[in-house]
Amino acid sequence: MKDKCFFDRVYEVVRLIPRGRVTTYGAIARYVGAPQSSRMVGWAMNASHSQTDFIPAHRVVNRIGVLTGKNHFRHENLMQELLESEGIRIENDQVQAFDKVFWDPYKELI
DNA sequence: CGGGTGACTCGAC
DNA sequence: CGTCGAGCCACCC
Repeated sequence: MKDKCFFDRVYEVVRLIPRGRVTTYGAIARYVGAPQSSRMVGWAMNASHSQTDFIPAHRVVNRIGVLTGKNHFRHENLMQELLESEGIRIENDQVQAFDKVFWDPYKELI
């Protein structure tokens, strides 16, 4: 939908992330057609709390699997707790077995 | 209304 | 190896 800005598409993709999986800002940015705009994905997450729909922003990490955005949650540990409650192991803000839980929109969505 | 900024990423040096 | 800079676009002041 060209009416929708890149911003709105980010939300759509993030909502599609399956439980127990994570993806990266860059992967989302590339999928919505703005490979250099990974920053905007993070910005979208920052604004996600103002969206009526629930956005699983905790399932979005940076490209190496670090919870860079955890400081933006209401509680610092909330992001980690949510991920762990979905079966993802976190150690020192680093997602363990990141390549196994990584969810690539290009491969999972056709 | 113009400029600064950000939950990132990649390539140079 | 590590550090630095540029690019991207929506939002806030």
